[in-house]
Amino acid sequence: MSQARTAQEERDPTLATAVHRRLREDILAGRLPPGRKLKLRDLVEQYGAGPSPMREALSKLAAEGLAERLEHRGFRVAEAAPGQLAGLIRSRVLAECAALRAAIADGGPEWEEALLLAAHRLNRVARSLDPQRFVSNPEWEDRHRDFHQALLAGCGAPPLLAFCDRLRDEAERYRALANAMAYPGRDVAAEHAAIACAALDRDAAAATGLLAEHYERTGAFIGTSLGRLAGAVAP
Amino acid sequence: MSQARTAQEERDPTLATAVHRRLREDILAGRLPPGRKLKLRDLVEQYGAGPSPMREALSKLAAEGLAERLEHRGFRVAEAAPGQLAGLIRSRVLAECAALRAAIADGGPEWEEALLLAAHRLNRVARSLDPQRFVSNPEWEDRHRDFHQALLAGCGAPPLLAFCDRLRDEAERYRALANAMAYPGRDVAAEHAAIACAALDRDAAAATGLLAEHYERTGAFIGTSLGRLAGAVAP
DNA sequence: CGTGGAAGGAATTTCGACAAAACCTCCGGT
DNA sequence: ACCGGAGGTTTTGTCGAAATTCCTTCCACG
Repeated sequence: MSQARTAQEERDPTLATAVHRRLREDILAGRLPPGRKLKLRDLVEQYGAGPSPMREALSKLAAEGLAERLEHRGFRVAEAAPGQLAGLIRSRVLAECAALRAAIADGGPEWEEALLLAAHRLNRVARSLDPQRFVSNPEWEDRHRDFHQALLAGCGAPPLLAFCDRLRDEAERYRALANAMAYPGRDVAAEHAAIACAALDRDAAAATGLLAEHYERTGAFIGTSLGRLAGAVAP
Repeated sequence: MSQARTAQEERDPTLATAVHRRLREDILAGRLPPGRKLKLRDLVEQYGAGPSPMREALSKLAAEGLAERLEHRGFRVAEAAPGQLAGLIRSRVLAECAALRAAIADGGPEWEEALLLAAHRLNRVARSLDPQRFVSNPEWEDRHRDFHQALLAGCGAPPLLAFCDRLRDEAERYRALANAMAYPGRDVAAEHAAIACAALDRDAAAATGLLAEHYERTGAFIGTSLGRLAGAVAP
């Protein structure tokens, strides 16, 4: 038993990173509702780590925008108002469309091939684990993320890509909060195929237009769901 | 003397934020060269704060991209290679042009008026404190920052604006590292006026084109300066 | 009856010491 | 001479308690 470490522990070299990951997942999944006070004492008890790693994890989350710090008043989970969602979606559309346009203009053959591959892999995986009702398929989520990353990867602007990832995480949180995973009346697969097709055709106008629609449609849907739920998740 | 706090201390409610600000300024000004090891013991001694606030400041800097953390190996100042500068400039051009385009399309009268005002105020301040040789004028720097912020403020995407601010800070660091503040053979004031004019004319193509040139020219200049200095700032 | 202020309680922030990990050096073996 | 490993040193990461700050409540006063 010389290697008693699990794979999870192997990826989290320090307690602070481990607790950061767990907190992050809990916020992204909506288990910690927006605005919830994050009391250090309770967290220490619940996550089984000292105040130092916990504080560091919270600080990191605050920098990522998933939590907010109130000086001398501790931390709380970031708010999730419909108005903020609008700004988020708008930022996402603007940033990703800019990156996509750049990728279309300057992306090399390796970008093309990676995108083709990612689109193919996404198509090979079922969206839902259950054909009858919607059950989130982790592998589809991964392929979906990979597809959108591959779409922008050719833009040659790593900081912008990192920013897009962060926005994706935040959008993910809203999606979980609205916990309405089954987008009604949409053929998501067809939308992805159309985006990839336009990008590979080097049609920037069409590609960015489709991408913007892709996000705005989801955003509008989540926004209304969230509006109905507003206040229902109070602590 | 019931209010013994200075204005500086008033804005830094906790030791961690104060130390964060100081470290940030030292990195941005280039006083801490890229790649420099940030040993906790030394920092505690130099900045006069305990390990906890210092660690928290470093964690925040790492999240901002100004420092990088090596698990179990502490922190170091973020690297500054010419290749990374290229990605940074590219990200900046893409993000700001997207925001500018959105502001031009949707910016209301408040945006127009604020931009007009910012452009005017920038013109009223001298670029250099000394007419003969270049001496950085703090007020011009402030007005310059305000101008660029006002330019994008109408885009309605707060996260994108925050991202642009972060990129500006990083670019500032490169500028300080190349410590070549006097851009030779350029009429910066005219460039700003042209950008503002195009934006107010709602000419998105012209405005974004000018903005991109504005940054790329500076970036290219700093890149060559940095290339010459590469390795000269080793610890 | 409403308002201002002070004391009490709770939470955050900070400190200093402990434990664990990584780096460097040195030694022995091949 | 070179590679591999063990020991010591430095540095990081973690813990629990003390100090400071903020919020709440209660009482006195206008």
